[in-house]
Amino acid sequence: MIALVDINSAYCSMIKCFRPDLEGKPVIVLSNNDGCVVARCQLAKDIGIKMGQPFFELKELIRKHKVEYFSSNYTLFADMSGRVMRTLAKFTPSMEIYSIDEAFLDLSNMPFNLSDYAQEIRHTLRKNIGIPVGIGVGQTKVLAKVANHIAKKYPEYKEKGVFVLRPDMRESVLAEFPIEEVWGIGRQHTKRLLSAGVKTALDFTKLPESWIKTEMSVVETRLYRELKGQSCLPLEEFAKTRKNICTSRSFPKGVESKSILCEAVSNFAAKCAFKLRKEKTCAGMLTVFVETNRFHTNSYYSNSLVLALPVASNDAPTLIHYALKGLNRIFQDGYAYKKAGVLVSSIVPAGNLQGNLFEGPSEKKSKAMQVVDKLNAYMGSEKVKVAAQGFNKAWQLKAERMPQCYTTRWDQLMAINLNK
DNA sequence: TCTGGGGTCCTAGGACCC
DNA sequence: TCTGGGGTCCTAGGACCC
Repeated sequence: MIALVDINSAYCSMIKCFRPDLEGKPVIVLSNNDGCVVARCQLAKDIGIKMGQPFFELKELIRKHKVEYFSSNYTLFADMSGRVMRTLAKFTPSMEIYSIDEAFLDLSNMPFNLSDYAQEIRHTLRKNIGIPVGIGVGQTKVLAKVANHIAKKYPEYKEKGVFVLRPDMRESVLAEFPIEEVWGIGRQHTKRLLSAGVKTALDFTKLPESWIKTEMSVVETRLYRELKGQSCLPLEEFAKTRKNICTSRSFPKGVESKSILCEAVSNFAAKCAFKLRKEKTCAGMLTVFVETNRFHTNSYYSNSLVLALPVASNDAPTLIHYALKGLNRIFQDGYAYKKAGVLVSSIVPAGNLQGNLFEGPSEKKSKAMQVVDKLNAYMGSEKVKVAAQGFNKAWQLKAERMPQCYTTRWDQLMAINLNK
């Protein structure tokens, strides 16, 4: 059996740990630029705030219900996630960290009652970290997802926060489970399946496999088998090296100046280089892209360019050089750019780089970056950077209500006022 | 006025190879 | 009239996930 543990309203809960005064109030967390809603606590869901809803549409609702809203502090979120994952690791011989707020735990051959064991996991996380989770247990990952959904949504299990989907219950549970709630069935598939008369997860499992194979793809075929209790998605204990790394941002206001856009793109390329070094990999290709406001369809411009590097690299100056070269070719005067980004791909281990006839990997460059990383680790990130990255950051993100770094900075610890 | 930022995998079609 | 049978690699677009 496999458990799926996931944090309730993750980003909201992570902030609430350090803000007990928020108890009983609707809380939401916003995306970069305070653009739209990415997390809602239960009270916020109850008053009708939707996932992904633009913030500006909510101003009235926020005033009316005194909704507390926050910008995203990824330093805090990553640290809190780490605490949860390290605690979970103590409960299982092997687990897969699926996302910042979810993990699959292998609970096969556990000598305990699984429901009690899941409760123990829940209580430990609540007590030691202050984080609430829901836990679903099933024979496969997809069934664990189904169980988790039930544990969080259905009132009779919500109190417990745990649902164990035993094999003998599978058909009766799936008969009540709407097809659109199944993990891997999105909007488009839902449309197709509904028109084929498939309303529940059980209906789906009753289709002939050949239909799924020809009408859909192997992805949905795996899903189909998983729902029937046949495991097709193995637990991926070790993170694979990523195939793409992307750094992109929307700008709070359109950027018309080429020099500012160059600074922004240089920063994105430097960030990609940093991420590559952190994973001990190099990229052989680089894509740079820009676009104007997608919601202004009358004068929309978007373009991208892919460049092949002569030798794969994770060196900031090198990636910046190619990113700017690309930007030069796609930049057009007279537009207000709303978003830009750099994506690196063809990722290979940094250890054994393939040179070409004229050029090998540069040891000099990689040593220089090692020194830069060391200095920045000690002095604070970006103390040493490439001049092209600039200083004025006219493109910087909007973040009006940033939660403190409660767990990673001495000067931002939680303060308790004893005089009250 | 205002609308995020990452990822994955699959398929189809074109260009090319022998 | 008839016109082989394999492959690979790349790209764009679509679907999905958090």
